[in-house]
Amino acid sequence: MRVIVILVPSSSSIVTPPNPSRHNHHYTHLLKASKSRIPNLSPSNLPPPPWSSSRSPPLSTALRWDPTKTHPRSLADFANNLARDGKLVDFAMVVETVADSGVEASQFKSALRADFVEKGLSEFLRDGKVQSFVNVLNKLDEFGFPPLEIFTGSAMDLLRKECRGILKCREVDELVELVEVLAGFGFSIKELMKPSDVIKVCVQKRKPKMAIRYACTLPHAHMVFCDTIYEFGKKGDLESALTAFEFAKKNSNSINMYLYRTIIDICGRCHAYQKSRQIYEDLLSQKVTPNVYVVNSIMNVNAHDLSYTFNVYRNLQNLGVEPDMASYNILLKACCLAGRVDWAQDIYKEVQHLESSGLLKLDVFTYSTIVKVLADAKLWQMALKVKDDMLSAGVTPNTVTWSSLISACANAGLVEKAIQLFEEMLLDGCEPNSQCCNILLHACVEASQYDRAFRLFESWKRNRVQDMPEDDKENRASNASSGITTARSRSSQLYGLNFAKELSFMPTVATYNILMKACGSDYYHAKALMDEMNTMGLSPNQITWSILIDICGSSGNIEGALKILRTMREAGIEPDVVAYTTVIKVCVENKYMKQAFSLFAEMKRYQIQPNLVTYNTLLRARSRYGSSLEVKQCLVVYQDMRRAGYRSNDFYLKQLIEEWCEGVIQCDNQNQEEFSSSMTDTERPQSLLLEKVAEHLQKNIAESLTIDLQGLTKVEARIVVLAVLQVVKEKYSRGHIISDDMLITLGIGKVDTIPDELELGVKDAITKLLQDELGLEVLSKGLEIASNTQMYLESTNHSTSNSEYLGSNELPTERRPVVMQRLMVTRKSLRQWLYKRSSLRR
DNA sequence: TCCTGAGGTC
Repeated sequence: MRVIVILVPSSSSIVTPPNPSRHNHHYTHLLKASKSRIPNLSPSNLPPPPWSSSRSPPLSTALRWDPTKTHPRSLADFANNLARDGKLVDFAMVVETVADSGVEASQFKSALRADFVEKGLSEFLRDGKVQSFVNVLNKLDEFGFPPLEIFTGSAMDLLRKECRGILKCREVDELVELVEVLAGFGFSIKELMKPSDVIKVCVQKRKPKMAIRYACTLPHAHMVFCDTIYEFGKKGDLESALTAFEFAKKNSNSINMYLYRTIIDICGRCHAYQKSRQIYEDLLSQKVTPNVYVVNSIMNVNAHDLSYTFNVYRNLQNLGVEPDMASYNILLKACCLAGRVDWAQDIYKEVQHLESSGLLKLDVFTYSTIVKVLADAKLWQMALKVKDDMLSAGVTPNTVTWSSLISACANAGLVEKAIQLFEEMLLDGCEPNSQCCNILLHACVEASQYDRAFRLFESWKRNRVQDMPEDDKENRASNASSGITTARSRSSQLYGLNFAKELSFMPTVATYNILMKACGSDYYHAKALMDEMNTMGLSPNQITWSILIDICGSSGNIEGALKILRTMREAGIEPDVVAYTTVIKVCVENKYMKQAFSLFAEMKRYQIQPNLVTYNTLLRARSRYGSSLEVKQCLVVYQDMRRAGYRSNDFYLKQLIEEWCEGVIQCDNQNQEEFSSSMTDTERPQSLLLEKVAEHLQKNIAESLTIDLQGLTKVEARIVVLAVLQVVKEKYSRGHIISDDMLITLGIGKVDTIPDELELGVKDAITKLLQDELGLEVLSKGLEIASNTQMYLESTNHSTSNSEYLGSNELPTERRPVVMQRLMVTRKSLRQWLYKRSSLRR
């Protein structure tokens, strides 16, 4: 079949439309250029053959010819000339025409000049016509002329430059699309660009999908998937890391364990523990058996949760996964974090047993971790015993092991022993790192041996090898070998070191922080150290500033402490919860409660979450409160604390409220011994009492005088009643009038059952308090209510248990009336009491 | 993996 084609560049499908923005185009849709858009022409309009000229003819006018009547070599010459002259669009059209004509193309193909085509393609790249470049590649590829055969060194260089240019402009989408096209032609993407550079830009621009698409073009895509997820995670961008993970999962045809390991590790890095568990459980629900690395990762990420970690471990058998040494080391780490010495010791014994059976080989991690567990538990002797174990097992302690051994002694307050171990480490040829030196310094500071800490620090600074001139170093070495060490030994003795080796000691921020702690209350010394830090090129961190605040505040300088907090923020270090807590502590210690509460409000404004220490610091401010306002303020903090999910420490607050409430009867009665002795009632949730007090302080008591004492002990009930009376008293002194009787609910019981002992105790104690101690008129009132009402009341609290209950056969027998036990204090006697109290005061 | 800062009735 004859095909006659009109070649009109301006209407062709492969012509690049002008575009002002170079890097703003999509190429992929051009991979399959439509041929149907090239119109056929009737044979009567055949043009003269255009290849008679040595120069390529202009194509501005329509050219028409019948390729079947032309020699393939002549066609090739024509095409070659077009390519050589940079008319590559036209060249491509000739190629396309030949392809479409049905003529024998092999001769034409063999006569094409790859060097000319390459030249033309290079020009496209030089001019930034990337889309045209891609279009031509498409055409050549369709024709069976793979672009890879055309490209030689120089064109590849240009292509590389072009890719780098796009990358430099951060046009990741465009680059990835081009790369995908090139990959389709078989180009080696790794040779065009450094994959890590592309991934970096994807991470910067938060384009996880582009990163994965790029990774798909590389031969080791799976590895690059993981690198990508890791890079996102390192930047703290968990969302993108997860997107990349999901996308990578879809683009993998098999389950890639390394991918799961990576995302689980990244979840750990980003503190998304629940997410890591979800991913792991998803894997299990697909009936996939994870490998030991995935299992170790999930355990490691969740090592702070001992029970979860152990559950995963216990499940290993069901899964048929064999734990390795790392699995056991992670279990030890979990015990270490949870402070479970007993469990750690059991595991240690078990792995030792496994080792003796030849199933495992304990490594330096195992020993270091168990040493740390023992060190934290102040079991220094056992820690030293582990050192012997490891030496006899032929495992050499590393810096971390030595550090843990030293901190074992340091934690037990044994500075001498710690220093002795430090020397032993040097003799053993183990180079201490900064952290290790810091542990030793910290040991001195903890034992209040401040001078010793400073002397050690100075000696290490002097011994720094890299600070010495070369010949000085040589002198030292030759002195050491010839035994001329007198001067040095003397100075070493002075610093408590019998062996002073040149240390590659480099102080860190932590070093200076420890030394600042050693300044006690000497603010100027601490400040000088902070300045020295700066000259050493170290930046003070949040800890540094907090220490400075503490030192300044310790001399009662509240203004100074507050000022440092501001300076800290100005210096670009955002104060954290500890910095705020430190300033709050300073205020509380100096009884500046208003300032303390104001700082508390300020930190909340900055969205810094107070923690248990902050709350306890504030609530510890149990100075005598004169009014319900201050107690209220305290209770607000208390309730805030409970809302934040902290188990409240009610001791101080309970005492505070007690003192405040007892103020009601202070002048009337001194007989309170019985109550204070029974205060330590830890059986019941103490918070209930405080909730009741808070509730009564916060609602408008003048409206309805009702007190609910259900579930409280008699001491707690006493406090609640007194708290309400205290509020009533304060309101009365401000002019409020009592218009109602006071109703006190004691409990709900069935009509013909005897109230329990506790309830009777409360009733007696409260009646005694109101009648005998305060002289109020008290009436006992039983209010009968239907049993289904009681069930309704119960169901509001225990919906699930109630439904179970409803389903049982016992239901009909329970339909008995119940009684609400109440006490009533008459309005008249309350008024008399208030009047008597106020006249007493006058 | 190891170091440094704030709180403390039992």
